[in-house]
Amino acid sequence: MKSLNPFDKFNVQSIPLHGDISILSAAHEPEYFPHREEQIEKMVNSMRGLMMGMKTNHLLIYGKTGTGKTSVTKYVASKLNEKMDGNLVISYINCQAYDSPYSIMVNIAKKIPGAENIPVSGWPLDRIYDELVIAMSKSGIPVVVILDEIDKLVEKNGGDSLYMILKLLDENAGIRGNVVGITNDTSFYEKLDSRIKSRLNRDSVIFHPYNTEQLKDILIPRISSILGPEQYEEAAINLCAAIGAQEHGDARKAIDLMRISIELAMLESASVVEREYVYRARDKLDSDILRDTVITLPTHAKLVLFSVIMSRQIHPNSATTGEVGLYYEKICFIAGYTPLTSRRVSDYISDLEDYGIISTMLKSLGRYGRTRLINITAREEDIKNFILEDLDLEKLRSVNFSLQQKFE
DNA sequence: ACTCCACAGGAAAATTGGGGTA
DNA sequence: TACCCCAATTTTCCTGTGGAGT
Repeated sequence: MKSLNPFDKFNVQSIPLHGDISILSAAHEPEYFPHREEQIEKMVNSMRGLMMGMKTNHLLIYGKTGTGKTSVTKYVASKLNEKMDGNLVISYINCQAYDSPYSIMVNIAKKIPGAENIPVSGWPLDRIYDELVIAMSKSGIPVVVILDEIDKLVEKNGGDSLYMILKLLDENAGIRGNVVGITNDTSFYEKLDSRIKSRLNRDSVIFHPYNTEQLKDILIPRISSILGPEQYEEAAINLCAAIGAQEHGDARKAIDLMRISIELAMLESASVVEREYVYRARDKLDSDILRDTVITLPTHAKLVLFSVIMSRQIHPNSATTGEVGLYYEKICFIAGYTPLTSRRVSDYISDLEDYGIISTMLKSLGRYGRTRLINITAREEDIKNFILEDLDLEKLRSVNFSLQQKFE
């Protein structure tokens, strides 16, 4: 067999795109939002008072992931800014990343003229608060504070962060601003305590999940801006839309699937994006998401996860918190870490469940106590390999899962 | 009907660490 | 330098509980 020049691989006859595929990337900020007219109108009505120098109601946005909450909110805010000739400060804060009163105020301060130099830590809270009040009053520019995943603020320090920010915007005469809170937790409002509730109950907008037809309306304009009709199967788009609709009407998922399908087709020099690529894109996407989740886990979360896998492989039916804890201590010893307390391990198990890597069921074993039965929802081999990518956990490679006696 | 296991999970204290001021 | 403020993480201490065994 004649040897191939490896660089031939660079000469792929890929599908000729007549547009930029980044229109299907997560970073793309669209200008058109099919089936979101109603929501946009409500938001505009709620916020336009800012243009007329009024204080406006705070706004709560509800909707599952991939229903367009964040994109639409940013879009509406930027449109408003345009109308006001740039005389609006838009502070977008992801509360998953910034959830303390301090970090949120620093984030707002970064955008306020005269307050940019507040240090990221060190100052007493009331000092940064006061400086912020002074700078905001002096500049007089209205502020829109977008709090994405606002529910994280309440879970955390009992709503102190949220209360502080509402106080900042509401109780200072010289300051005009409103909060746009985004959440996928429909019971969010119920969890608030009354001092916050009374300020937040004015306006809310709900983003319903997209159905298959609506997802197609989102996908088709984007696809046709980069591919000709002969370059993709309609069935492929339908499939992306259908999968997205299954996943709580998730447009992001549908779009990701489409992008990956096209990329896979290009890599194989296919001339048409067929359904088959969508199926493969789904597998790749699931695996990528899992990998992303696992490799960014804190070290001890990885150790706990590793112990769960271990426990399930040795005693498939009895992975309980206590059992996992036992293996965890041994795993820590092997990896050269001091184990954390069982209370902490228990929390990590809950975290892993939140991430969807494992599932648990609280069950009472009568005389034998009450504990959680733990299951793994993703492929164990994959998880294991992703954990072992961590160079600090090199030593776990030597763990032999079949040799139970080693741990007795 | 009563016990008591093996935890769940809340509250608060303690520790660690990054950054400030004087 | 000593000392203060705050955030994040972990430990300590704790109360609560479904149901098998008795």
